[in-house]
This record gives sequence, C-alpha cells and structure tokens, in this order.
Amino acid sequence: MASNSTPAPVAASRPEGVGRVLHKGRQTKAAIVEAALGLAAQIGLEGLSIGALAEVTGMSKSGVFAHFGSREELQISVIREYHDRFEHEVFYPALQEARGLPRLKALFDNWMQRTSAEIDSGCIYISGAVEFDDRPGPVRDALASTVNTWQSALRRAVELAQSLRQLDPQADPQQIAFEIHGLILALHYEARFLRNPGAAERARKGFTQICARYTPHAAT
Amino acid sequence: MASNSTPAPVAASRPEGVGRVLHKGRQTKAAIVEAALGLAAQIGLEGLSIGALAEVTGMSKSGVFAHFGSREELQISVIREYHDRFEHEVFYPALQEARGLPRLKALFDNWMQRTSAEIDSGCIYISGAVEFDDRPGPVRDALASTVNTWQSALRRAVELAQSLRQLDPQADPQQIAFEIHGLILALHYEARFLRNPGAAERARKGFTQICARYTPHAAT
DNA sequence: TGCAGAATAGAACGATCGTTCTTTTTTGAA
DNA sequence: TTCAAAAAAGAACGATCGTTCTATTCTGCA
Repeated sequence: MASNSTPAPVAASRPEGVGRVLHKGRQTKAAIVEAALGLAAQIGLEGLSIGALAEVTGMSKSGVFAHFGSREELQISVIREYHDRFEHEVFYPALQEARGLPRLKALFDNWMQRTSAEIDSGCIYISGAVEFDDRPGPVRDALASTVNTWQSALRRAVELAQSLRQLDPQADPQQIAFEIHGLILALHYEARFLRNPGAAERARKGFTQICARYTPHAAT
Repeated sequence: MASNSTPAPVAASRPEGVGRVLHKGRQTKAAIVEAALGLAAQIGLEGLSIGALAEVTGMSKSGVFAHFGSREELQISVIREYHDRFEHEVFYPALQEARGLPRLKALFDNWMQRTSAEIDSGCIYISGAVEFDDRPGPVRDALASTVNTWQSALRRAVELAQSLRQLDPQADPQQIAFEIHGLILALHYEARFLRNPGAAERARKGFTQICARYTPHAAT
C-alpha cells in the first residue's frame, strides 16, 4: 500500500489513508458521524442535513462537508457506523451462546432489546428501507448490503439449529427468518408509530410460538 | 340525496361547502389529489412537493396550492384518499364473505393483493409511519387515526372468528392481529426494498400457519 | 522553532422549498 | 349577455438545501 524502500523514521506504513499521520481529522470525523447517527435515527437518512449537523457539532457547514465530499458519502458513513454498532450489540454477543437454538434466541433477544431501545430513537434499517425503496444509488446499495449481511447471519443461525435437530430440518429457513423479521417490524411500527404498549410482549410471544411450531415432533 | 321541498330550480342545499355550486373546483382538486397520491406512494408524504405536483398536473404552483391552503392539508387530503381506497379495495369486499374465518381470510387476501401491487408503488401506511414517528402534528394524527381504524376492523374480524369458535377464544386477538401485521410489513420490506422474490409466498404461508396454530383443538 | 499540509471557517452560488400577493382567466347562474 | 365569484396564473419573498471556492487557523513532524 505504501512505503516500499524509503527509510523514513516513523509512519512508514499506515493501515489506511493516503499518507502522513493525522489524528484530529479522524477524530472529528468520528464525532460528526456520531452526531449524524443520532440525527438520522430520529429524522431519517434523507432528513440528514449538513446545516443541522454543523449546528449540532458546533462547526461550519463547509467544515463538516469537507470530511465527506458529498452528502451521499455522509449517509453511507452513517450506515456503516450503524452496521458496526448493530453487529457489536446484536450479533457478536450472541456468538457466546451455544450454537443452535440458544444462539438464535440470543440473537432475537438482542435484536428485540435494541429495537425496544430504538422506539425512542428510530431504526435506520427500517426507515432507510422506506426512504430508499425506489431510489437507486450508492446509498441504497450500502443499506441493502448491510441488511443482507444481517439477514444472512440470522438465516445461518436458523440453519444451524436445524442441523442440530433443534428446529425442524424440513422447514424453510428463509420462512422462519421471514416470520421473525415480521415480528421485529411489527414491534417497531406499533410501538414507535402507534405508541401501543404491549407490543414488545407480543413480539416476544410471537417468537416463542414460532420456535414451538418449528420444533421437531420426535424430540422433547 | 338532495332537493327536499324548495322549488328552486337546482342546487338549493349543498351537503358541504359554504355556498353556491361550483363544479370545476372539486373536479381539479380531485385530479390533484389523484396525482399526489401516486407521487406520495413513490417518494413518501414528506417527499411530496407542490412544485413537482404542479408540473405533473400541468398547473401553476399557486394554482395547486390554493386548493389546500397548506402543504399539511394536502398531505392530509392524500391520507384520506388513500384510506378511502384502502377501504374499498380491502375492507368492503371482504364483508361479502361469511363472518368468521372466511372473512378474516378474505381480509388478509385482499390486503396481500394490495400490498403486492404496492411493491412497485409503495404503501403510505408504512412509509408514512416511518416519516411521522417522531413528528407530532395534524398529519401524524390523521395517519394514525386511519391506521387505527383499519387495525380495529382487523381485530374485530379476529374476535368474530373467535366467538364462532373458528379461532381459539382463549387467544389474545391483539396478538393475532399483531402477527398478521408483521407478515404484511415483512412482505413490504423484503419485496419492495430487498427485491426478494418469494416474499409473497412466505407471507401467505405465514398466515395459514397462524390460522392453524390458533385453531381450537376440539373442532376439526 | 519553522513550515508544509491538513483542518476548518467564511462567503457565496444556484436551486428548490412553502407561502403570499396581485392579476388574469374562467365559470355558471340570473 | 352580464357580472360577480371562483379558479388559476404569475411573480416574488425568505429560508434552506448541497456544493464550491478562497482564506484562515491549526497540527505535528523536521
């Protein structure tokens, strides 16, 4: 990537970035993304404005803008950051559970917990899907890519439970994942928009019933 | 519908409106709302702009604006129109089915059919919920009101099936409606945003399994 | 302590937004 | 046919948007 033979004292090879060192840059960029994440969660990726972001961070519009080069790149940065946090909150902790049904349940629990917390802040995977249904481009691609990553992880957890005979191996794993996804979406809709109490409980109940329905008959 | 006793030639009493007759006004207003409905379905209620609407209808901005007085009122008009069409496409036709499970199935089928058609156009109940989660005001109120109306109708259909012992009377009707709602939301998400084929089939399969699960044990 | 380059600020751009105001055209009953 | 009211057009407003350009400030190694 960099520095083949030059005997430069420090900073010979950098994991990323064109050259030199720079610290402040990434630091404030991270702070901007942090603020943008909160802003986008509330009013959506499309509602994200550089002016509002500048005001929140106490910077100038051009100062904010310079870190991304375009609004689309800012939105993509937010999506990436959201994806990272989602992985660290939902996916990775569940890997500590035993593979199969326990891990699947942990995935759902963590997902539920995050969605419940997002009743006040909003979920970018859900709002972004609505905003970019019909709008091709790099932002939509980035969003669809991360969502697909998560859905694949969920489906693999289902398949693992099936291969361990903890869920019916005959069932379609996509079908199970689809129904679980529906519970989360209904939770988000009814709790965040309609402000219906008890939605979380209904989602949880729905999950246990899905598990029960797909449990193989032979085993107990 | 009109003309009680007054020997006035025409247009004595009007069901609404301040006075006089006017025809052209309501006619073009209906045409605007029609165009706005298509536009809002694609890019959302928040994406609705009076300028774009003027261009589509071939009118001037102020000409369009004058019919509503504010953008919010335009959005509310769109929501009302959407609600009317939803009722006529989904709700009323199902009333011709026998009460109980057949009617509930008809409701779901009609809802599915409409949602499937909306994979290309978008559903305002879903996109609007995301856009107005966190934005209080008359638009949100109008949207939440119509959604609640529909959810109540769905829940009543479930309760009717329960009272006829076609669904388990012990079950929570809200739970059943919640799970059905989740299937529709997942269908919309996966078909419209992720472009996953087979989502409609999975939603349908999910519904039959919900029915099976809540079928009373005694009866066959 | 310099000094190059990165980081940020500031001002301005064209475009679009919802809205208001004024003027013109159209409507429809007397 | 007349004429008042309704409907529509046209122009302009302040605000905000993303973006560009040019200064200015700051950072961090030599």
